[in-house]
Amino acid sequence: MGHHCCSKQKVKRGLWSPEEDEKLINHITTYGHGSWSSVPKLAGLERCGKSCRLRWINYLRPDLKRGSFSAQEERIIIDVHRILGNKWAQIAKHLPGRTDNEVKNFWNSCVKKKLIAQGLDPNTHNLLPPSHNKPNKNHNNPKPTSVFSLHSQPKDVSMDMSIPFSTLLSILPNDDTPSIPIYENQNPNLVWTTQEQNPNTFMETSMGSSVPIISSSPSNTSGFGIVNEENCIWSSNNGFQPIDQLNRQDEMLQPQQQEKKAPSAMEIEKADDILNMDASFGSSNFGFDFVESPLLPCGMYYNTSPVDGFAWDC
DNA sequence: AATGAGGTCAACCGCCTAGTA
DNA sequence: ATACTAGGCGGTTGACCTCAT
Repeated sequence: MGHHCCSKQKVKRGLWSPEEDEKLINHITTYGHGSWSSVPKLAGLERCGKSCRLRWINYLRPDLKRGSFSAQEERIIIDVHRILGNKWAQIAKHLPGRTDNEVKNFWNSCVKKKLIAQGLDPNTHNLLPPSHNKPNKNHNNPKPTSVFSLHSQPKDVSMDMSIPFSTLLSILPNDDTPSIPIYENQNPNLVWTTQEQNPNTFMETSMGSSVPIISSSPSNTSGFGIVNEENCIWSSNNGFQPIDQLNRQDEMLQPQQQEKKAPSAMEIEKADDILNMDASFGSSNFGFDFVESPLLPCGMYYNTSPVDGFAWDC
């Protein structure tokens, strides 16, 4: 049974031949695709329009990146997936030259297994129940191993924000040392089902001080662990700064009240917009938690507390 | 060399949404 | 308001490949 778009005509299925590829490439590079439903006829192909579109998008497009995913791309996929869930098309937008199909395949064939091997649920990015976990060689060290925490003191953050996100990623070591992160942010699959968390979630840093963790618990305004423009301000002098902190510099970051609700399409869009700023620090906000990665090396923190200042604590 | 298991990935299926008549 | 169409998307399939036995 074919699609309604091609049910009336005889269509070929299965793998594309080099000749078919050539016809499609010639047609699109000459005329553009226009209406995909008319492409097969115009290009002289016995394929349905959807098939042509898919072939072009996933395989023939000239701007596609070939080859295996880099460690950096893998981290991006994991981080965005943690926030957005199985929104492959949205995730792929953060990976130039990669398609949603490619990302999806990579996730299902590789990343998923890595996360499970690390004792993490690939759907929620939460720790699996103990029965699923493999023994952790570092279990004597209770310190969380992969937490990107923000203590929003402007004088510290301003320095951090001068670093483009791409640079932040690139300075991360590329080894895939298994780690057991603390997940304060979850994709929508989980965020809305977790128990109400203590709004003042603190984490012990390597220096012994406590820092609050921007959380995607229901008490977090964004709901996605994203610090958005509604409760934060970016200034060139002070860097990324929660509004709350502007008023009460000496107080810990206070969570805003947020009623439990399912994320709206607009909120998902907003989360995605924020993620889109991964390399544009000149704009007014930034999803700090986007940097948090389960594949960060053991014991690594991104710490901006006034006590510790900026540091990657390993 | 043969074969079976498991992994990878291109392609399809079916659903959803937006646009239009 | 309704029906229809095209395009987009996520889930799934199955052909092909690799590797161990």
